[in-house]
Amino acid sequence: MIEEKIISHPEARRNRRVQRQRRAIMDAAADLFARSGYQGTSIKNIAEAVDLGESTLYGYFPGKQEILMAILTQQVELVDSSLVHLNDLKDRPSFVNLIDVIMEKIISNLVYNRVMFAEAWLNDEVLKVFVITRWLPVMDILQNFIYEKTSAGVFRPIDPKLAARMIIATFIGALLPVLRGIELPPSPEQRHILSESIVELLFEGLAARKG
Amino acid sequence: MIEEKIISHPEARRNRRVQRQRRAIMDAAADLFARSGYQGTSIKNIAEAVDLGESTLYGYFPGKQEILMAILTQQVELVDSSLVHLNDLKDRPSFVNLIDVIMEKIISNLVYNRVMFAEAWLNDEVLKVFVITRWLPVMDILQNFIYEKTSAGVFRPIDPKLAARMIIATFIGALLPVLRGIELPPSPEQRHILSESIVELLFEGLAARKG
Amino acid sequence: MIEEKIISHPEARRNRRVQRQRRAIMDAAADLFARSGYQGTSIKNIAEAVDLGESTLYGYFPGKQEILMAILTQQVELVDSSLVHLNDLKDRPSFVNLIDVIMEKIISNLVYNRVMFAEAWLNDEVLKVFVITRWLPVMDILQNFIYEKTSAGVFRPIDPKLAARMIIATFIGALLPVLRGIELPPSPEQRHILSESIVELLFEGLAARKG
Amino acid sequence: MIEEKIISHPEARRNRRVQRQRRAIMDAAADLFARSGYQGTSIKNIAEAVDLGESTLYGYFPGKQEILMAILTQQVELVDSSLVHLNDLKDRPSFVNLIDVIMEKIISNLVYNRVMFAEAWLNDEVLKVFVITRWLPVMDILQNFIYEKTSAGVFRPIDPKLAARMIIATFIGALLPVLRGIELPPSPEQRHILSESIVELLFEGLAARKG
DNA sequence: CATGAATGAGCGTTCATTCAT
DNA sequence: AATGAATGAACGCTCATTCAT
Repeated sequence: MIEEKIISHPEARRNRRVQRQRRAIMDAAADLFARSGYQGTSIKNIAEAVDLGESTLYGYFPGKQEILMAILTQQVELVDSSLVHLNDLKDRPSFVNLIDVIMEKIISNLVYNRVMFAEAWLNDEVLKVFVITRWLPVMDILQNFIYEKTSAGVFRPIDPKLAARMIIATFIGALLPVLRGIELPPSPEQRHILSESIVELLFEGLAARKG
Repeated sequence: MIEEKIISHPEARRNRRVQRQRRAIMDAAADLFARSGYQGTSIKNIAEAVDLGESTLYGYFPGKQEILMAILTQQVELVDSSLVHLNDLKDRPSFVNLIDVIMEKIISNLVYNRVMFAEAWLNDEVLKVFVITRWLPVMDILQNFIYEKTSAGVFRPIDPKLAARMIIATFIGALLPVLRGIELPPSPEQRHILSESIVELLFEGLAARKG
Repeated sequence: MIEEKIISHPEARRNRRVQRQRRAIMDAAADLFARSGYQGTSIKNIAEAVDLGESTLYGYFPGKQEILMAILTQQVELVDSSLVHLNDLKDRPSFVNLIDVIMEKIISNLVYNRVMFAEAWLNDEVLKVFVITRWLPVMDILQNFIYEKTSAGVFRPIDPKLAARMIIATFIGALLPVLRGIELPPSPEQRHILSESIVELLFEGLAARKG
Repeated sequence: MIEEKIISHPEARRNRRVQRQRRAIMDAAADLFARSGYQGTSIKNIAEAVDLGESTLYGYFPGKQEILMAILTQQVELVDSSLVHLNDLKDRPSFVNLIDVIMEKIISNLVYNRVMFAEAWLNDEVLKVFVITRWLPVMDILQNFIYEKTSAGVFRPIDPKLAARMIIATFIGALLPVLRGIELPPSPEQRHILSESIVELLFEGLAARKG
């Protein structure tokens, strides 16, 4: 009944249509930004991709810049929501799970993340707001985790900062080819195996255990 | 004799001056490309940076695109020359050394590599010619190295492809902040320590070895 | 009875509402035209000022141009109605009164007149229809008045055309700062004094009378 | 010899060509601004009028706004230079002469002044910088002149401020039709007669002197 | 009656490139 | 060899207007 109401209320209907259009524009723009970069994509390109007149876009976004910002913001919020799992980071299985969850979030918005990466590479503001501030807490939690494990004798004595950085490095490096589009995104099963492998390599290293 | 030739032969002198100018243009352009991207840099920007008229640039390069290509090519040749060390990859010290050498090459041409990264992120042709084809042999040699060590029981049984990929991932991930310019390039000493740490983590992992 | 008609007849009620809206639009538009010019004012600006949707305006006027024309026409009719006093122009007091009345008409529609002035400055058609044709009879009557006074020896021998022109010049010059908005419109008292002063200066001149 | 040098010096020659082009653009732009207003004139219009590509204009002016400013500034400087005569204002002949000189300056740059008038009508900044600040000293000198003559009994007792204002009003009113383009500019002879007439009317008034 | 959505035309401006000198 | 001048094409964006609802 409530649903019916929502569906029929004209204001709400209009709102949903606007949101749908905005989303269509963002998707088309993200795709083009990902392939040609922000600067290499014109409003005309985007308009053609969503099959609208150029000037129509301006009814949904105040300008090209804002389309980009909407794309970045939307994606950041998505990933943010998955970072609550961070606090569950207690042992190896939870570690695997964390990597798996974040990977899933990034992969399911591959294009948006490709755009963010490209933009953060050039634009300091984007780097700061959309990347650094988001990943700093992750770094902190990782460092704490490593510090505790090291103190407890579970991990070898190791510089927590360096180790945390290299964990993230491994993670990013593993995703890069997928983000770049030269490799197909892994299926959920492949992804889980990958997460396991990353953690195993990180924990155990390459070298065979003696004895 | 060689000197005389170089100094006196007018053709050679002219050639050297041209090369010097080309190089100056490439340096200025690379710096701008690194900060603002290829598309975000105009011929005018470059011309001002080298203190030449815009149209003068066209005496040295047929167009903007070719300046970029010259930058990428030049850098690739530099790194190529350091990949001959690859064949020395035999044991852990040589591994550390290899990483150190490649890092050094990349860091000493930070700007050029930042440009290459940005461009490869968008341009498939650049990715293929300047990145993939260059790193494929590295992958091969790494995989072989790991396969041999695994066979010899020095390394744990592990998928060589996955392991090779993660080694490179770690390497790239570690360099990314420096390339991006949010971290100062390490001094030679720091770089050596970093190389050691990477290798140690890769070989030994995080987990403490059981007594 | 009239009231009943007005109140009850639906067609009339509708008509009155339409007229009220048209007038509201014209007022808002005139204000904006006066401050930003016709070209510098957009339909969107006007719509916002009357708190209507842009497309709604087109229910009241066929286009932007017609809003301007309605503004000009309306104002001209107002001033026209005050020019009947012209025929009363007989002596100095009636002269003062005439100037006072016209001033009052213009000042009480300051904004509209500012628009007319701006538009007539650029648009020949507007100049002709809304300014010249309206002021030509005034010129005629003034010339006749001066001619008669000159013939009667009341005025010095003077070219009536030149004198008439300068009377109007004085008048316009005195109003200009008010129209432009850099001076507050005079109160009725101030206006009357100003009218007197203009006439006195015109009649008596600056120079002291001998003897 | 120096002249020859100046003529042949390539830098100077280039400079003169640039100035000539700038002037041609300003003239064409002023003409269009005068007829269609600043907002009603497009860069394309101006470019066509000087028979250049649109983008070529940007080699001479940073933008449309700057073309307008150059026009206004140039004209203001011209008139400024003639205001030095103000200090000679001592008696009636010098008064006539002053009006004649200023008129001449304005008429010889009719189009530029028409533009200034139109722009000052809408733009407060233009009004302030290019009109008010220029004419304030004139007002002062006029007021002083009138005050002195009044004190000396040469002029009737009269409010100097009001009188000064009306003198300028008469002056502006007389020029308006010429500026607007509905009247041909007077020949030097006509102009001189007009100046005389204005002054005579101002000094003597319309009314016949008794006795 | 009111309006949100849509758009073609046009705007001021930038830019990679050409060319005469 | 170097460059100022010139430009067509394209860009991001605004606007008056139309139309379906």
